[in-house]
Amino acid sequence: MLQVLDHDIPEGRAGKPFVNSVAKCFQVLKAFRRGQTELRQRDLGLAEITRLSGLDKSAAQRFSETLVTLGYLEKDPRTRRYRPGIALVDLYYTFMVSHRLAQIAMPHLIEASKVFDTTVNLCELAGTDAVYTVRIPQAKASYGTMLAGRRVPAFCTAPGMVILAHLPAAEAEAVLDASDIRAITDFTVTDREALRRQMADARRQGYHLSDQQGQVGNVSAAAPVLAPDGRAVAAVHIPGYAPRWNRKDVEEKLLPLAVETARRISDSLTEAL
Amino acid sequence: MLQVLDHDIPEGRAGKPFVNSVAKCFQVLKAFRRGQTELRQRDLGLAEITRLSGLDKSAAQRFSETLVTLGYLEKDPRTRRYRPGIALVDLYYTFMVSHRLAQIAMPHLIEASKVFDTTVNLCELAGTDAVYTVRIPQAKASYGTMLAGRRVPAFCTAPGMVILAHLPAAEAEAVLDASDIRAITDFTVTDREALRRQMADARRQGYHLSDQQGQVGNVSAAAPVLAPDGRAVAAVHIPGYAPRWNRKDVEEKLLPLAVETARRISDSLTEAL
DNA sequence: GTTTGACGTATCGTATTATGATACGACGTT
DNA sequence: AACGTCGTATCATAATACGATACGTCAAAC
Repeated sequence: MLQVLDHDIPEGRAGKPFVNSVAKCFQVLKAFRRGQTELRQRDLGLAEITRLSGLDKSAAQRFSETLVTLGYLEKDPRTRRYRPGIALVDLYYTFMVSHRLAQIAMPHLIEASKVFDTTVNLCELAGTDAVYTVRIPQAKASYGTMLAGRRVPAFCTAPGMVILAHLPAAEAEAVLDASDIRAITDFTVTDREALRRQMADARRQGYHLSDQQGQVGNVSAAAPVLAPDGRAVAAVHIPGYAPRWNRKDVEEKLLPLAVETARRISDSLTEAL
Repeated sequence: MLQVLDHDIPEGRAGKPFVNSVAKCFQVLKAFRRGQTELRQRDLGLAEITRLSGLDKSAAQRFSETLVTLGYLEKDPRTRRYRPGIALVDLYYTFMVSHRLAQIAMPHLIEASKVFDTTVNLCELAGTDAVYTVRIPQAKASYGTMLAGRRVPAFCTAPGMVILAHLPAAEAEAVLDASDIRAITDFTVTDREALRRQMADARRQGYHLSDQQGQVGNVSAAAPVLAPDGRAVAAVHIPGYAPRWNRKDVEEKLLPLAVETARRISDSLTEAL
């Protein structure tokens, strides 16, 4: 029987050597991410892994046990349930330690976070999502929103929108094409033409402000980090949460801070080349 | 031919189902971590991956391309070299978002970092290493030392030592047995009996102070986060770097802060059960 | 200018290895 | 007591990963 895996084949990778077992092991790891949002569970039993990963029971067992042996999953011997293993953190380090952009951005982000005692984030585009790679946490935020690795849709968030705006139009359109554009809040902009106008505005102004388009009670400022060729490589994102922050205060305080921080990072980036 | 892989078989896992391809793909990812420390390179060519991973050329190619397709590696089409992919950050999120301890600890760590404007870390034991899972960064520190996922040997660092001290003696001894005990600095304690005394002291006092045993110019304070049964599940670690911090100041200021923060986290942890 | 070597890429016959249907035992519920 | 669910173990089969090999490219060495 043919096992169909939905690893969204990035265009043009057909014909490349591919080992299915590798894809399947990551299906298992991804199952935990789904489990966290769908079931709100920290650990999963084998049956749940089977369901969430799309593998059959034998495969789920085989890959789960393999990942336990390697340390990427842990297994509670009492409950016989699995949970993400601490070795996963190594992989984050592997990515970040060689990440020049993050290295350059870090001190600027830390400095910015102290101005108003707020969270400050560095965001990068991955597919149709904006991924937080560096986050300077602040005690007020909720735990899930202050972790690196969080993904939010690009089209309806300040950092995503500002990156798209500073990309070649064709690329930005391609991202929107691939996006699942639907209203998240009452303020989400879903009309394609309106999104284009947003991008044009953001490009002209050099920043974007999201007023509850991705989350109610969240007004976010974002500015692009630009390579020397003008292409956005990331975004500085500073969120303001109600009731402490309203739109006016975000515009007057957080927005200039985001723009200035992004500009400094862009400058440092250019110097480093 | 039999391909020998050195995945350190965690005791008692013999006979468990095991998929070699999975181990090999992680060998490739680990190659990048080695490459970063040994070659100081951010990206690796196929030949380098082959060397560092211990796989043959064909396997290295197959797994590297697979990981590119899945997003865990990226490939520069010009140089044809590979580098860690942003999807790796997802896995960190997967681990952290379900990590109750980190969730509980986070606000306490943030608060502590503001007292003296210092880095504050949460550290957990993984094998013979202490792994930083949460780090509240400070602009002064060097980039590599402020990333989550960093590993340091347990036996010669403050957080490692204080965790070992608050573990059942047999477990601590087992970790030391498995450790590669050798002097890192002129101050590193390598004598087994001396290490035992250190652990006894740390257990009695409820904290440990490392005076340049793991790094010259670094005096670190650490205190254990304890489960209700008295077993250490993590450590709060506050490093002091010369010239800003000397031993006396660390003892008088950072040490009490680490102890107090760890106690608060332990309390919150107990309440949460 | 030619040769050489290192590297990345592609091919393909082979047998190793993953596969997944099935059965079993343990546990909890009805 | 019967049933359903779950985790674990088994094993014949064929699918799949394997890796030796060859090719194309490039840069350095001669």
